[in-house]
Amino acid sequence: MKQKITIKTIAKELGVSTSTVSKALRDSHEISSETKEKIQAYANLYNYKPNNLALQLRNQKTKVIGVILPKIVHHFFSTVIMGIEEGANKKGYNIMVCFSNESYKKEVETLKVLSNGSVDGLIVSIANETLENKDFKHFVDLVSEEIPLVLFDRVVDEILCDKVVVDDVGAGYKATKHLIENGCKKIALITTPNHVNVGTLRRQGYEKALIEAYIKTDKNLIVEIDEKKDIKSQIEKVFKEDIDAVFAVNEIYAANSMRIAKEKGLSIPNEISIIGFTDGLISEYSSPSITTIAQHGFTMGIQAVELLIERIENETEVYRPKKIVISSDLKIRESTKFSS
Amino acid sequence: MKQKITIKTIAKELGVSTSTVSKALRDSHEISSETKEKIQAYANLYNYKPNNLALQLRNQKTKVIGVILPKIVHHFFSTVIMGIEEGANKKGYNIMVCFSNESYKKEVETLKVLSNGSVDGLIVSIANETLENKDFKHFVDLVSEEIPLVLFDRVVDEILCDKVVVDDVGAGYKATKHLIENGCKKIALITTPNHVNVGTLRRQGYEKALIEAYIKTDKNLIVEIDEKKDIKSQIEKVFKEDIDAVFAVNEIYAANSMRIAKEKGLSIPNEISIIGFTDGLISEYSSPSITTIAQHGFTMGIQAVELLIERIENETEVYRPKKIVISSDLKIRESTKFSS
DNA sequence: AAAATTCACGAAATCCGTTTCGTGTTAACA
DNA sequence: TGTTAACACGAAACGGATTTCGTGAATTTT
Repeated sequence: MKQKITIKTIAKELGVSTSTVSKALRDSHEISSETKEKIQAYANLYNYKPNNLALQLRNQKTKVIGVILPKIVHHFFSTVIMGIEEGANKKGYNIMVCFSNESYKKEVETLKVLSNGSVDGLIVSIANETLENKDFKHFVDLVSEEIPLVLFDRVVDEILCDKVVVDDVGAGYKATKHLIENGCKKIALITTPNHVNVGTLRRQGYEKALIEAYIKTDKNLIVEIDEKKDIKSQIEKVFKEDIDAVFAVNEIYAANSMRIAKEKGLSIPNEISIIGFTDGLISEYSSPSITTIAQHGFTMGIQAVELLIERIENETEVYRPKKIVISSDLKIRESTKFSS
Repeated sequence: MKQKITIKTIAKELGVSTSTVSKALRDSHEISSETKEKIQAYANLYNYKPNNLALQLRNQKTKVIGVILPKIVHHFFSTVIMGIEEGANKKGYNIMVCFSNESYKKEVETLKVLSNGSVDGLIVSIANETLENKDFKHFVDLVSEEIPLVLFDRVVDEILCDKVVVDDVGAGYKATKHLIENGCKKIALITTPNHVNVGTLRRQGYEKALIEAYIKTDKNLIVEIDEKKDIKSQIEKVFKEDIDAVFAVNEIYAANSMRIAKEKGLSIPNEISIIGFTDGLISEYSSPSITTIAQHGFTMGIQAVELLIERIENETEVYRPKKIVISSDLKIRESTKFSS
């Protein structure tokens, strides 16, 4: 990189002190307009830009927000990033994005690197492996260092910090109820293993809706997907049962279910209804298009970053962790019946 | 944020100088093992971490790579980010991600902010609006400041820097040829307006394949989508022509085409073949699944970041811009006939 | 015992910009 | 004319860590 022009260079070149240059560039009243003009002209000519690192060091703030996501090739997380970036930008912050790739080790390392002063605060969605381990020491340490932290979507009670979540129980309930209201009685649930809390919560909503409708929950209709194995064959098993609907806790599971239903020659939504989670492009463009729970990732991102910046900029306040719950909407499309 | 412990604190607390502390922590031979142990123990106890900003300022490098993308809710860009992040991490770099949202103004601003010393180099894919304007001054300035820059996917000749692109002409050719080989003769092209170079290049490939097969190109079969208007209705027009195949330059256009074909009761791929670009989830999970050109976003990301880090770390070399062309593959699925 | 090393550590510069405080000069006022 | 105030600018500290160079004391060598 070319040697950047600094305040020192300007000072030496124009025969003034660095303080004069600094003040002139910040248009201080202490400096005569003559000198100001001279300095500003010179700075302009040589395209002087103050060194950000120096400013950050002096101001003790970076105006950067660290974001750690489990993955990104995923519509929901992409939209959350968009929200975070937009919210951050509006307040003059930039974002530094890292991925844990669902790995505990990478999460710990990334957290360590970013908390070394590179960022003013962090927004994180916890990696699956960490949720399995139940080892949250790295987060707890972060909190005790009083580094502003906001968790979103995948959160745990063990970490005392601000949180932004979707109303997963409510969403699971909404989805299941929609199926029941349209005549479905034998509803399969394609979910994640128990350690992924969001899956568990959605399942609670599912069970609540069933209980309200006096339908017994049937364990044979519930599949916990192990992502290390082939997803489709795991889902296929439940199609051997007598079912008239599928509630999948994410888009991929829903798309796979639909494919299986089609292969079996089942008509959608007449013979079988399918409902997904995460309103992404797959749901929108598949045919029939898939009824889903829209998670409002963009809104979550905005909320998370606003919460974080609030924390960063108002340190004085007494710390009381906030939890924002984003309600999710049912987006009815072609894969479920709809008797209005 | 809690006041972080610094080398100064340790020095004062233990009654030594800051230089001694620094050396002790870096295990210098200059310091007696007694003192070292004492200092290291203290540092450990109070969880001392060197301040990154101070290091960055001193070392004149941030170990951060700036990434500016037009958008992210897009499978191709998501995979590129993954690649960049992985490649960067392997070399001890972090990435700072920003989005231009296809806006010229935002691109200029973001570029300005990031080039203030926050990053060691930049990886960018140019915004559509900038491509329309043909105003690349902000990039040219960057290059003349000798800030390492790698452009990918959407690149222009006006900017002299390293580039990573897909072989768009070849890909367009491959896709079209595949259709022709399987008996299609009246192939519609759903593309972007001319200013988006990738669209233009893919079109060249399309035309080349047609010429080779002695098929006249028919302007009525080519649609340039204006993304500000409704996409579907623009595509619908070409279905009024007599066509037996559609080549769409991205996944969304392909998915829309398929939907229209289905609505018109056309059987895919018997009556009409559809081929897309960008091998994302939509193509994979739609039914029938869509034959596409796989762009290898991950590979592009890796290549781009390796090129950039090479530039950053070997400044001494004479600067000769490199251009890496990534070949793309045809991924044959159900939406096209395939007579092997 | 005198000279030469080695040892263990501290002072100060450096990276770059901001800011407080002080100072010499000039202008205004009594 | 003497005093005060305004003006325009510079010196130095600060933020945090690294590193070169220097120094006093202890140890070794001659």
